[in-house]
Amino acid sequence: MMRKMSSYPIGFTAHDHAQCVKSALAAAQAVCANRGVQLTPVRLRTLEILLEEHAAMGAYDVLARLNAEGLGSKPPVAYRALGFLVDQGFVHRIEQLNAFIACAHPEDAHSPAFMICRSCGTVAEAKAQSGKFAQSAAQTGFQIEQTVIEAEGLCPSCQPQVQS
Amino acid sequence: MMRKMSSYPIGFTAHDHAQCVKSALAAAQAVCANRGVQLTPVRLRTLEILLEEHAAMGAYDVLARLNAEGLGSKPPVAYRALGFLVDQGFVHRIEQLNAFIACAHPEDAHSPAFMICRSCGTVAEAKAQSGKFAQSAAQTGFQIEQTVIEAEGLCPSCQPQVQS
DNA sequence: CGCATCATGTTATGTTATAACACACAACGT
DNA sequence: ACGTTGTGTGTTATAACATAACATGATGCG
Ligand SMILES: [Zn+2]
Ligand SMILES: [Zn+2]
Ligand SMILES: [Zn+2]
Ligand SMILES: [Zn+2]
Repeated sequence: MMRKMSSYPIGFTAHDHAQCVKSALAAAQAVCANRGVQLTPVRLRTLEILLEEHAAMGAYDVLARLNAEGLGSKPPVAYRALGFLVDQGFVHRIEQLNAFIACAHPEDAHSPAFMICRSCGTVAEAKAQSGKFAQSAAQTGFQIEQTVIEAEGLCPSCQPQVQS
Repeated sequence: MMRKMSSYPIGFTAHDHAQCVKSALAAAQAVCANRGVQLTPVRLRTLEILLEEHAAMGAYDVLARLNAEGLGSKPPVAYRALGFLVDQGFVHRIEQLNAFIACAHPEDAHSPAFMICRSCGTVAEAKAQSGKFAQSAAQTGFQIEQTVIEAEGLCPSCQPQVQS
């Protein structure tokens, strides 16, 4: 995971970062309380790291941060925390990058879709709308449980500028 | 990749397998000639293996087969051949499985969409139709170059039967 | 021939992910 | 208090996936 994993935009637009981290954490706390699952220190801190970074991070990148803070140094620690957060829907896994990113729309359940800039590494999350694919799957009798939708390309700021 | 990677259906329906392998190989030969690229023995055999298997295979599974036939024993051999075939569009990579599968629609260029049965491991390929996601991406100014669409779920034969 | 291009062979290593077992601790019924 | 169960953590070890880098051979061309 030697990418420049340190961007900021949610989507491709700026925003109040401190606020967005804080509210996402609060939301997660509430949801966990509701569901009767534990948002333990490692899990909480893992989520916080992903929210602060606001970019796709490899499991071992997360682990390095946890380790620096004395919260665990072995792969299973990171993978367990990430697995929990993914199960709860606070974090999504990005298959193309073997990486994880905090959910940008934690307010409601959804299946995510991502746009991944191959130049700057920025990842934007959209909610996936059910489309033709779901219909054709239903037609063939396939029962969809989970979908992965990831587009790779160039974000607005990384596209070659046209001459005026 | 310790799945039971030895299925048959293209999509979820039976078909004349020998014929489908033969025609796909012929098509690939023709395309390569057209493009002035070489379908070398390793590449050809790799494609043939994937076509025969007609299922998602890990790179090391393919490598094992190549090795058994004296066509190469080291990972780069398999990854290069697979890389070539993916570049040419004869094979697709399935991100969720870290696996490869021969294209089921080699006649024309397309971006694929997959349905992956979590019970039997069968993978069906559909052509991805451009949908709402592409539109919303265009709206935000993101320039899509490649898309990954993979659905996980239960294929028709693996769904629990309803009582009559 | 000298040189560039493409493909292959090989070594070594890097990166991602999980199995399996040991331990701590809280909740619960007896 | 005691054993039991469930859940989370700590740790070892290893599995599974992937590529960098360099050497060798074959082909085509000026
Ligand atoms: Zn989300
Ligand atoms: Zn960009
Ligand atoms: Zn295809
Ligand atoms: Zn099935």
